[in-house]
Amino acid sequence: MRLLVARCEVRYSGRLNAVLPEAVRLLILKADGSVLVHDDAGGFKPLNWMTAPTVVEDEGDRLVVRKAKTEDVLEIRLAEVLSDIVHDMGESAALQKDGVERDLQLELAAAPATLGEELTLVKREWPTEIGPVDLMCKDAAGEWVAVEIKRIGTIDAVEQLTRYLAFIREDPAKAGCRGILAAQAIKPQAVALAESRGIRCVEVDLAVLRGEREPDLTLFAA
Amino acid sequence: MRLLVARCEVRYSGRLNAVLPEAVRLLILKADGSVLVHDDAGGFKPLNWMTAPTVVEDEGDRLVVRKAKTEDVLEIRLAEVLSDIVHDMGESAALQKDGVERDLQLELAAAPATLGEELTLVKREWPTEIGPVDLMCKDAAGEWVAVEIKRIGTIDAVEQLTRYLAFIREDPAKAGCRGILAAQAIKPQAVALAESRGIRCVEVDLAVLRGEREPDLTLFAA
DNA sequence: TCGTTCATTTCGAAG
DNA sequence: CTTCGAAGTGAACGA
Repeated sequence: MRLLVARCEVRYSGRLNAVLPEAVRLLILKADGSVLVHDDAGGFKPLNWMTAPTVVEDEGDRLVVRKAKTEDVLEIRLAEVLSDIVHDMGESAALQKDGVERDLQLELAAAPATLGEELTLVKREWPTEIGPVDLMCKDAAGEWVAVEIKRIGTIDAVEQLTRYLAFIREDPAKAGCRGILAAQAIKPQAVALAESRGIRCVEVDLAVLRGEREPDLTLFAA
Repeated sequence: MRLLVARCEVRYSGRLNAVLPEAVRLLILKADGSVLVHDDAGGFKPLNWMTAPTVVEDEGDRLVVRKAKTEDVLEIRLAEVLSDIVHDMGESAALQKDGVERDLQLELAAAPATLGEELTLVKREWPTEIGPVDLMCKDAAGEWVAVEIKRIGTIDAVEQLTRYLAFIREDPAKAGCRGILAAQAIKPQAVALAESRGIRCVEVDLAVLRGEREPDLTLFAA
């Protein structure tokens, strides 16, 4: 990894055109070819960048980064180099995450009754022609229930579940299939749209699901 | 800006929990409080990060970054520091972009006939109950035409325009309103869905719109 | 390779 | 302040 701190001007041309006026920036050239231009503020996102795979031409006072197979070009004109260091960082190790949509799906699959009614899991990732439904269940009356799980429930999630339901209900045996949208948080507009289509919304809490924390209702039980 | 290259372990707790095993990483501590943990590969996205505003505790062999008003915590345990430099980067300057959706919208608003038929602009950002339509026009016959503009035309764009049309057509005076999807590129699946719903698709080129380049058909005129 | 979906999405603008 | 939609979204996964 090469770290450059330099006064420079950067031009990007490709999916759009962008110009970054001359100022002091941090340039990161990674071992895999990716190049990032960072400012001293505005975290996370580089001002300009190019993801691997790339071809980097180093002309000393000018760096030209080209993306393979496209016309994307990042041109860095170096006016003054304040620092230029290289580090060999050796082997890496992947990030381990917990709490993403898949974890929520696993917990709900293990205890579908958490969704507020007596449900029995039939299958996780139930296939339809347009993609898999997260959970397919049956309720106490033996009716089918399709569950879509998201970390954040948006209007798009409602649209997605609606499309699934349309396909599922084409089978006469599942014509009465209901839909449930389950998420850690659901946007008010998504709730409105869902209920207008007869889709029930349930907010679930991963910590509660795992029994690590009591449901909120204990707050009112004292 | 402080740049640390160090063998370290990072733990994040907040919207999810994540552990980054000990290895050599680049740590960026920006002036505005944002903290990024980058690897020597896998460009663009930091392995871990915290965006401003934050509170950083520096205990020498341990950095604890807390996000204001939330419970998000980033904990960095430093095992070995290979490099630790600080740069004052002074004033910055913003990135100037050209070619995003807004630019396309402005050009099309100025010359709606570019969409391939005689159209007159009535209003840009025409409001509906569920959001603004990019362009509202009338055709030669005096019929209403709603135009949705995207950089890339996807199936989602068709769904969005369909929702707009449903609301617009509730007004009897606009019951015959047509829809046009305009984009620099449109996915084949989006075209298929659009045409099945009577929505016309038009691919537009920003350079041609601006008269900077001739339309492609000149390629065949020689 | 392409298409689809998720993301600690981030980011910005508008109400 | 929330809410919404765009992004050079990026990145992972499956067909």
